[in-house]
Amino acid sequence: MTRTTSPRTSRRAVYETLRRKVLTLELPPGAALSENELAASLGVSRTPVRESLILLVEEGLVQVFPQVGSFVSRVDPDKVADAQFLREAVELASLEDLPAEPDPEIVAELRRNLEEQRRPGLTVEDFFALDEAFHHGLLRLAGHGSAWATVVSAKGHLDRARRLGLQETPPSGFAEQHVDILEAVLSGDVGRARAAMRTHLRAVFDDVEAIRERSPELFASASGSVPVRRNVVVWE
Amino acid sequence: MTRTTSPRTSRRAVYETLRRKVLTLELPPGAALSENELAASLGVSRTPVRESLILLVEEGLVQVFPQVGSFVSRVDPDKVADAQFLREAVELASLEDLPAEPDPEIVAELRRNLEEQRRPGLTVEDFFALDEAFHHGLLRLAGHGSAWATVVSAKGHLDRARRLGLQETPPSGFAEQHVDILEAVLSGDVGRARAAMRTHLRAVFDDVEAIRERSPELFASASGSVPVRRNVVVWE
DNA sequence: CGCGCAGTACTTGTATACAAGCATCGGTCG
DNA sequence: CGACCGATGCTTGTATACAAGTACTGCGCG
Repeated sequence: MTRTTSPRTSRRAVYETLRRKVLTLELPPGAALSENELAASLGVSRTPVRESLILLVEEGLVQVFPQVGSFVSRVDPDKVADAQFLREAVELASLEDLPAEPDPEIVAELRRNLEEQRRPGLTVEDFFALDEAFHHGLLRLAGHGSAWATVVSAKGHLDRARRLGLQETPPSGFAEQHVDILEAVLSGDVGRARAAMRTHLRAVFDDVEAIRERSPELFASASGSVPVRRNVVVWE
Repeated sequence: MTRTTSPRTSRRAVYETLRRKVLTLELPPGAALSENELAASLGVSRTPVRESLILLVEEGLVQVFPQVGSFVSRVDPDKVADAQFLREAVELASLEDLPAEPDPEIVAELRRNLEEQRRPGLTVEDFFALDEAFHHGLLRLAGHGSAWATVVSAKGHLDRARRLGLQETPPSGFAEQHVDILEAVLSGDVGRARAAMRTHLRAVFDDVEAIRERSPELFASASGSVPVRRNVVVWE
């Protein structure tokens, strides 16, 4: 028997840490990353840090300018729109493949999820985790759960923008929209489910547009954003 | 002015070479890859080879078993189905966003593309390049050209399966289906375009299923495929 | 005071060295 | 003859050293 899963490698830990920090805006868009600094701060060598950065570049969350520096990428409105389009396409298409008899286990899980979404005192991070699980669950209901991974890796920009928006907007409306979607799905009315899902996803997108007007500095400017080298501070 | 594009790094060259060899089946599914061997054969050190392999793992084209070996991943039917679903969702959704007045430049390009597809003596690689360009062009026509990148990185498994199929099946039928799609698109009949596109993509998928029955050894078995370590050959 | 230019400290890219682990081969013992 | 068991070669993971290049700093000069 060979181990095919999770050899608990150091790179994976670094990658997950960095990705979380970028997505939660703990590392804000535009922040300068130094392979050496990250390595020292995480207690590893440059190698796993560097390899993690390569993966984050692949996801579009980090930009690397050779011989200049690495930076958390600014939220690119074009990429946000791409992610939105891709997500909407996948989630709407999955509704077409819903079985007549939905898996009761997943349905129960979705109901519990919706209850938790209405629980008071929910943090932004909690809500995001529940939101992720809800949409992933809907895809699993249609037999396309594994396609969620691709959506996840593509919607990094969208997620950061949403997080910016959720810091000021309570998620009350979204939770109700989730209820609408699930009810439509369980009633077997694909048309209504599509409409509810589209309304929901578009609301999310509009929210992003609103936050963009208020905090344009976190978004990529149209002209090629030139990275600013950190001032060199010598301590002695 | 800072360079934001293609610093002609060694890793990129290695990555593109390896990816091409995997997709063209020059490195067939199941083939054992050795970082040291690849480095020596490509005239670089392990570092860029290793970093390229990490990217290929991310795309699902390569599997790495720590302390055991790296292998070209077998074609996973589940991942093929995922890619098919994702692709169909994206391409069908893009049809909804077609503008009333399609960009004449892209249209001309698509027409030229279709003409070339009918040219006799087309190699499999030529047809694949044209097929890629055609579908990408349709997305660009709808203003979602950049979403193609995500589809590309997700459909590696699908592409390899298709290539297996195309080695025996002439692409005549596909070219005609392409014509049908473009005509429907240009006529503005979204419903007919959707039907033509769906027919086409499903035909591709059925082709994959057919080849799977003939060459099951290239596909991943249901039970966890155990990699076979190369025999150690000592020369002296 | 302003401009130019060299020095310097930092960046990422690449190469190499070391560490840990698995699988096979070959010898040994029952 | 068969089974166990250690040596050995490979594998990938990590750490470190070197190379090439960029941008800032600060001194010198006009």
